[in-house]
Amino acid sequence: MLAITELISGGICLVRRAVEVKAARPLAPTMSDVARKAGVSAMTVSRALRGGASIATETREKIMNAIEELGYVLDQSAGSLSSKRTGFVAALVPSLNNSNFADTARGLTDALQGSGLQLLLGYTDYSTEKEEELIESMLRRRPEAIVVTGGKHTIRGRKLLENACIPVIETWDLPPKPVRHVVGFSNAEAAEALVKHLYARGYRKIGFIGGTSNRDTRGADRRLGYERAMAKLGLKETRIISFGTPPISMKQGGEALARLVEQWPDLEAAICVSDLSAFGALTECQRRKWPVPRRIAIAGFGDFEISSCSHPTITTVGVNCYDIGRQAGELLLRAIEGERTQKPVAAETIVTDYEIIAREST
Amino acid sequence: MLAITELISGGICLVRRAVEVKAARPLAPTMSDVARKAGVSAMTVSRALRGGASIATETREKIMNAIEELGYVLDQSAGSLSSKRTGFVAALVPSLNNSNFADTARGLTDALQGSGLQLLLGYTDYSTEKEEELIESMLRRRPEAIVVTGGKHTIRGRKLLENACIPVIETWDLPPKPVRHVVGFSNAEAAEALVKHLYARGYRKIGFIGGTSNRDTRGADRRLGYERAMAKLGLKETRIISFGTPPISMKQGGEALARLVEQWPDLEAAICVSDLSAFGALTECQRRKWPVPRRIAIAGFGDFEISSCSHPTITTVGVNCYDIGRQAGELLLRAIEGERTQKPVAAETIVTDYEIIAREST
DNA sequence: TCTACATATGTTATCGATAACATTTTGAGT
DNA sequence: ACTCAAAATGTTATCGATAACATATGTAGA
Repeated sequence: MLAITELISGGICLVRRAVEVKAARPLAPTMSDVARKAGVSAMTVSRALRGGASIATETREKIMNAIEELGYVLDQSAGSLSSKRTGFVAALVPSLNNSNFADTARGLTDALQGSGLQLLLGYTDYSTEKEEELIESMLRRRPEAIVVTGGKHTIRGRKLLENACIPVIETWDLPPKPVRHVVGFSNAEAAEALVKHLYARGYRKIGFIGGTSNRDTRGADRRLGYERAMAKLGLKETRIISFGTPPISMKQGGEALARLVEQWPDLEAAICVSDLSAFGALTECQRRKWPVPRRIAIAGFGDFEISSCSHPTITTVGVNCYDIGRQAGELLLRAIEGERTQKPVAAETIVTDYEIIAREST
Repeated sequence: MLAITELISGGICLVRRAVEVKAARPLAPTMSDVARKAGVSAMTVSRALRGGASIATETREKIMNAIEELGYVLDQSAGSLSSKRTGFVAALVPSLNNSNFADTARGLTDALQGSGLQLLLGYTDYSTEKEEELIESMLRRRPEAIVVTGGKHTIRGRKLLENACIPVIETWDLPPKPVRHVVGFSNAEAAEALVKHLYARGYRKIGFIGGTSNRDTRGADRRLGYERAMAKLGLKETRIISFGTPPISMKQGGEALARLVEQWPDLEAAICVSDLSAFGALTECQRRKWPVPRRIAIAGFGDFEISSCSHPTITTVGVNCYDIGRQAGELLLRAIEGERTQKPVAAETIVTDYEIIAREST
């Protein structure tokens, strides 16, 4: 039967039907199937599905019914091949399970609302090697723009970003030599501000708790800011404990505090690379029955919910995470529009706000 | 120049080059460009890139050099159109910023390692409507399998899942009427076990804190389990506070506790729908200088890091989040293989473990 | 030396949609 | 009734890769 059908008609559609009978599961219906059922051409179906073209109400209804009956779902990869619009942008963040980056992702998603663009998230696990892999596999799917976190990439990763003929936005940092667009702030400067805050409150013997490597570039920048501020304020002795692979956890924050006070028993205040480790440090104090901030003051970074909810509440640096995403999203839309109209927008750097949020722990 | 080129050769490639000169940015190179540069056919390039075929070492090198020089990146959407393998699976979770689901995503990613499949994450924000949208936009990109959280979907969402000719896995729950495969556990049963634990420790006046709606089905199941256990234990009076849109935050947990003790001042223990709200409840007690568990015992759900780090530590239900993802991933690989070999695997339900983790707060 | 089979490569058709262009129908204005 | 633009639909070529088949070369065994 199959062979005969092929010989007589040579028709693709008939062969398709014949195969369908044999297959264990039916093949997913295509646009032509819908078109045939509705008695129109495939092009009309395409137009009906995407809107923007004029279609007779009656025709549209026939098409929608056919789609409903067949359970048809558009195949976008086929569509984007011919239209050269994949309808998505890629965003790489270090970790999903981090409310800061989750907020940035939310900002991005919101900015993309209604633009017909979807967000495709990848997480790099704070590794530039993994980032490189992700950049490549994202580019293979031809995103219309790509957002990355930070300005540190592998050499090949950077080259891939530069060669990709799409807008590139680096976020959460102010890279000295950005690939193109930037939406971020200086983590070092923010950490400096935090040190100054502690100084203003009278603390002098200030320590810093962070991870062991520079994998988390923002964490490394914050330490740098701490060191710079200490030097500027004439506080010669820095007290730094590096412990755990970034991003360090609550528990590691506690352990790090233990080491910090062991090494420098005169410690008056501890700045932690993030609120999570700050909370760990706080509970370590509580276990020792050390009053915070009377015995030791503690500050974090990122304004996670825990810092405003813990007892005592924790002083921290509030970052406009959502806004970083939002602004990146809006910039990206402008840039994509620029590409499409052959009028590329100039490289832009948007600096976002941060603020010291003084709470009970200092 | 452009016109002449077109007239003389009619060659697509030459025209392409001509366009390239005019365009503001060069078009991304294609496989044919690579092939031409390497002096081979496009098919050979394709084979060299995917491995598995025999290619002369010399040829492969020429090709790799050409790729390097042109900065070529494979266009997967074109490839998957002809190969009918998109190389990704979709996973929908309620929220990314939740270590439980992040762990599940990690388990999935790990299981997919080396299979050539990528994970595409979407978050539904605990809304079945948003889930429906996501299911559709995922299916448009033709994933090879889809993993969803929970067994509650919109009618259309469910239909989309059923019609999609790909393996479907529901996780984190044991739906009474699953679409197909399931990897999860009974949230109600786990909550029951937690009530029994409190009962065994002598608590009788036990309350429950959760969100106001059933959006978070797992949260609703937990409340159900609480009610069932109370009834089974002969504890007539249930004490339930519903507050805030799920998932409820730390702060809302604190507020809910305040309401709970206001309404039932004799309260002895509070079970919270998640560890985050449990922590909020704990700090509310601390603000009131109520000793936990002496004045009130507190228990959570999910074994988030905060519960083992807070002071006191919080009793909770440990869920094998990572394992849910891992098992779902492995099941999904088997199922995909089954589809490909025309031997569909039978619908499977894998029940994962949970355990009561008794800590200082009870 | 010749067959037979593996290795290495090329050719053509195709995946499922959309762009670009062509055609037909409709309807308003004169 | 007639013109002309807008509305509605169809036709064909194409996007960039890969499957399937075809072909050429090399090489081991009879």
